[in-house]
Amino acid sequence: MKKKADVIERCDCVMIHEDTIERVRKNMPPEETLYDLAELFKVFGDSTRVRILWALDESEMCVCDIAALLNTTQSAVSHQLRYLKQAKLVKNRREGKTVYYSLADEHVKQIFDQGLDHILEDGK
Amino acid sequence: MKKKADVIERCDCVMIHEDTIERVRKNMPPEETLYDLAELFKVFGDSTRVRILWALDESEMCVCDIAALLNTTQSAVSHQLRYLKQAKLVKNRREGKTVYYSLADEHVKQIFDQGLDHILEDGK
DNA sequence: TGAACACATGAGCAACTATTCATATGTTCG
DNA sequence: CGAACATATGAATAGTTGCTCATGTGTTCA
Repeated sequence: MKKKADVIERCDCVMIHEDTIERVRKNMPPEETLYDLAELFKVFGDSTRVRILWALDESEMCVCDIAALLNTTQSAVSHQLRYLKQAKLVKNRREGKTVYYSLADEHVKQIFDQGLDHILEDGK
Repeated sequence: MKKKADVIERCDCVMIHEDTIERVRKNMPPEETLYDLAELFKVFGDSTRVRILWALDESEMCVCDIAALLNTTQSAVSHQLRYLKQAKLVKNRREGKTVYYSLADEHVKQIFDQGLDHILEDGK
């Protein structure tokens, strides 16, 4: 018994639109997909990383160049580049002592553009 | 004198590709725009908010419904909805005691789709 | 081989954030 | 009005994160 309680669990109010909830639930992607999606956007949710990605969209660059461009430290950039590489958004190649980074994904600019649309549209 | 040092500032290595840096710098949007862009993506960078937005893309819903659907508390949802409203991604209307939330921006689904492209493409 | 340089990385810390808990606000209805 | 209910919100907290500092790794060149 108390099956309803099992379903509702942590919602502390009466179910109002059970039909809506069920319908929406059926159309939702699996939990894991939405989690991965949030993880991806988390990568874009830091201005240092956004600036790095934007810079790399303009040109392949080495770590030192990026640090100089963004006026930050080599270490900070390197840490973020590792993060971006894990997210498969950048790739790199070594040429002597220098390591050149570039974008690994052609969606980056498109994602930026969608975001800019939102920012510019409502004047905020 | 020491003009170069003023430009380089925090970069602890020798400038290798000054021409590249200057060229990229010229094509970068203003710092503030990139900051706002990161702030926007930060909103998408949490799975609770992603799930709320996805749900609202399917249907207008009240706070209680969303909490039940996501199996979380009314309070947590309410806090996130306020955040989403500040980001101008959702809007609401009151009908008696109930407050219905819906998407305020038609880019949300497009941004999600771009993100999904990235996730699904490289098998990760 | 060893100094110099570009880059990577681990530890530590300060700042931020998402949730919980308690309580306040706003609405309906008897 | 006052009880009941849906929602909002402030404070506190546990977890996360981005940077710094120190140091390690990999490469070149004399």
